[in-house]
Amino acid sequence: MRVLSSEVSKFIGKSVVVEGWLHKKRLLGGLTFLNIRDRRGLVQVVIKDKDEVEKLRGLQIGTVLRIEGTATEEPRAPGGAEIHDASLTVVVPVTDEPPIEIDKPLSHKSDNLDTLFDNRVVGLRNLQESKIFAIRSACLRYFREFLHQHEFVEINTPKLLAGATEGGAEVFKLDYFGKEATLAQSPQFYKQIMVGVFERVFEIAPAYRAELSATTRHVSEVTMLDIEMGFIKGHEDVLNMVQDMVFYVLSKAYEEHGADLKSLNAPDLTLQEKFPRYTVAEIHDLYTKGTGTDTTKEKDLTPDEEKWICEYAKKHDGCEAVFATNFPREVHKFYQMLNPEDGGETILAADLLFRGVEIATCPMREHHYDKMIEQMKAKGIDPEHPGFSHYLLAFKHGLPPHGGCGFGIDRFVEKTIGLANIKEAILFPRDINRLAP
RNA sequence: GGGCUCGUAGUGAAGUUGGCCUAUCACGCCUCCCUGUCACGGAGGAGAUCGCCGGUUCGAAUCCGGUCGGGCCCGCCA
Repeated sequence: MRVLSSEVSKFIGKSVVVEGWLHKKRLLGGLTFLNIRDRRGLVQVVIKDKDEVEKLRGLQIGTVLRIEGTATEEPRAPGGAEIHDASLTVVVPVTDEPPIEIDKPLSHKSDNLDTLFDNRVVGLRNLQESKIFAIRSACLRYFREFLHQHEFVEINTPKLLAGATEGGAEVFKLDYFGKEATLAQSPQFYKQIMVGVFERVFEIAPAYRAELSATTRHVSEVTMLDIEMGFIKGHEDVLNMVQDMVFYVLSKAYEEHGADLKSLNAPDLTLQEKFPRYTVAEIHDLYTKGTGTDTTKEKDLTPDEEKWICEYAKKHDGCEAVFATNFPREVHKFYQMLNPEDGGETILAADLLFRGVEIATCPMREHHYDKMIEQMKAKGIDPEHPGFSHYLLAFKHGLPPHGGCGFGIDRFVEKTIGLANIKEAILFPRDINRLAP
């Protein structure tokens, strides 16, 4: 029966079989050390028999092996145990040299990212690389845990759409049996519709953005966590839910993956249970006073302001996550609720910023049918357009006050680990220049 | 879409004010030596027409023009 690398120390003195990939070989003449990689990590195999070593002649890292030997306690071995008197079976021989090295950290310099992604298929076997995605997987699990604990229902909505009606980001167009279709830029309409069914829903799915952005924080296929919740008392409820979720996920990630995060040079976590909140106008003022660059005429936050306010909140509030609230009505979308307290000068929408970038937008929605029709018309949008009919039907048949967020998983993982580019947090990233692997 | 920047063995880098470059180093690869390695060590070896095209020059990895392919920032956005 197969024993996993991490379990070998539990079979001291017994014969064990391990299966995995040849990760490293060190030949010291009469003694050969092999590192075998399986899903749990590495185990060391010591071989003295020259005929056994000879089986590996001409075989490269990546060769799939089955090894039978004796589990032996050995303080000099990594993990305190190793396999002796091994006999090797080559399951899948590999004769091609790997295009990049997988037993040492890979270069993540921006100049070398192209090589990193060109060789992604093999490079992901690098243990530092796979750690990133183990942490990502764990975070996704924590998000789901939190949301299930709060009675959210996970949904799946279509990514092939008849047309772009939501507005905002550029959309991809494609041929759909002779008709034009688009790829979903977000599940916005569907998740709101589903509030009418389950009150609380979420989806983790790709969203497609055809923007010609070439920065360290943009990709054309992004994994979004979309949340929508009904029967909220106000915008506060949305912010609190997102805040509690992020606190839960980050705390747990640092608690359970601290060693991996440290080995990836992730920054220490500076977080409070209650995230500081600043209005966009306050941030403009603070930034202008703090840097001497006047941004008070800006409608949105500039990338540098996002960085700056995160630094400010870290120092001033002891928290690396911060909400920017009360966005001005210039960036209002028709389905968002205007702030009744200031006569609609600002929107009941906030951005969650974390370690310098926007991670999520968290608006309250306009749930009154008549009010929304009014807001559509005010923006020159035709409510009679067939693309809106199903969406509006849900409102006609009753949607409670609701709100939610669009949350960028890739950016979140990038910043949690302290990576420099969103693409490093994605297995096979898609951007304006890359469609493969 | 705008601005800036980069391109040298499989990988990462040095050289880039023209000649010392017949292009250097490290990792990886091949051969041999090595019984406790864990970035093993030692000896030797193969591997690059310096992204591509053209120009200037006695002479170009190096200067100029074009072209292709990257990267970073802004705008837009998650």
